[in-house]
Amino acid sequence: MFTLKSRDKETRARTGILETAHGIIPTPVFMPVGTAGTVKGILQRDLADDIEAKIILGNTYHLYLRPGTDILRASGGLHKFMNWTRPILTDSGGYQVFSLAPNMKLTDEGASFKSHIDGSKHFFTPENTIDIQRIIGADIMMAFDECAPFPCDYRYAGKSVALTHQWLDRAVVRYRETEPVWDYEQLLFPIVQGSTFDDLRKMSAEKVASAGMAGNAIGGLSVGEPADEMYRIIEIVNEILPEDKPRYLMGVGTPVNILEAIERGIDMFDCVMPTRNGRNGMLFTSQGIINIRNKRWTDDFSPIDSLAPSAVSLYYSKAYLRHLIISGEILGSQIASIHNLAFYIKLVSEARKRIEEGNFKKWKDQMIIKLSARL
RNA sequence: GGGGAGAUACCAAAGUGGCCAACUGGGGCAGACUGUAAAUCUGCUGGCGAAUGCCUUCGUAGGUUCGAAUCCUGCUCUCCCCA
Repeated sequence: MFTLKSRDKETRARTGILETAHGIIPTPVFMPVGTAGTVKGILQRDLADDIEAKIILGNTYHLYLRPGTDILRASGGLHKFMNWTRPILTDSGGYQVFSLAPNMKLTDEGASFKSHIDGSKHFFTPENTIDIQRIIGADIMMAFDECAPFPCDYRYAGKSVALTHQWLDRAVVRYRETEPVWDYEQLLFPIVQGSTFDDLRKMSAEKVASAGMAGNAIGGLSVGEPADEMYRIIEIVNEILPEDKPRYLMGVGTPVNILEAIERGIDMFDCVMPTRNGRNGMLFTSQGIINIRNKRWTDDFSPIDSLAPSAVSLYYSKAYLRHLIISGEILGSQIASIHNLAFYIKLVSEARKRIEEGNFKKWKDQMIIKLSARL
């Protein structure tokens, strides 16, 4: 259930409330990625209390391979297994069709693949990825799709989007004919594909909209195409996706990408960037982007970010964090991840506030400049 | 006192007549990362130059050779074993 709360007058930005079985999510929202049942390096307690994440992601492919559905079922579902009481969204494994392409073989029926862990053979279909996500107990499940690579010729993109649509029909059937494994409602989001081709994207958006699900997603972006292409596609697709349902832009992105997408009417985001890049020494701060490994921070004892998106941003100095990251200390990864996630979530929450106050556009234009700065 | 081994770039360590400004690690300096096979990956790391290149390097002083980090001689230093 999604309720639009306010709309920006100058742009297509909006705020809303998405209700799920495990809680209410104010949108726009940023969802930390917790692929294998953990947001890497971060305690659930910190995720909830310090970072203030409202919802996190899990991944069907990874969780299916390990720990496997038997353990997920026996544990009472992913929420209980990992002790996370807020909402969870699971990706269907569609992105792995893209990122693990060498191990995948696509047919109309589904995708056969070899486990990257032990080489064992498996087969994903629109149906069994719903079944697995039922066992996981995700509040929001994603339809199994093919995330086409970029660049990708028109012929391939056309075939790919057709396959994704076929799979969508089958996923919806399976969704409707099955009951949740656990005692709460699960939503299913279909995914728009079509690479960077306007007509394919329009057709896909219409298909997805017609499925009548509680929310819709845009996939196949931020896979290497120029940012302007991505923004153009978002505009085309959001013209068609229903206003009264949340729009989820999968896998995006940089803080700038996110603000640009909010301006174009996107409500939900996820990205590995704050955690992965954080572990690799890249920090997003209110002053701009910093590579904490750079020599210049060696004796800078000022806080990581004086505007303190999280408690750790103020407790620890740049020099200390640099020391930890350079030394390969685990605490460095943890602090950087916590800070970055908190930064992302505060940024999106600030956007929400600005939209409601009616001064989003001006604020956003100023933020773009700050966020792009490299310190 | 006797016997043996060795000295190579910031460190460790290959190389033992030309393909060597010198393998490879580490360290250092940068860069990449967008629904996570990533606490990962890439580049540079003697000097000058955009570059073909030029100049100075393999403990030190000489020598042999068309050519030496590599062969010979002296010297200096280090380590190991025996007494």
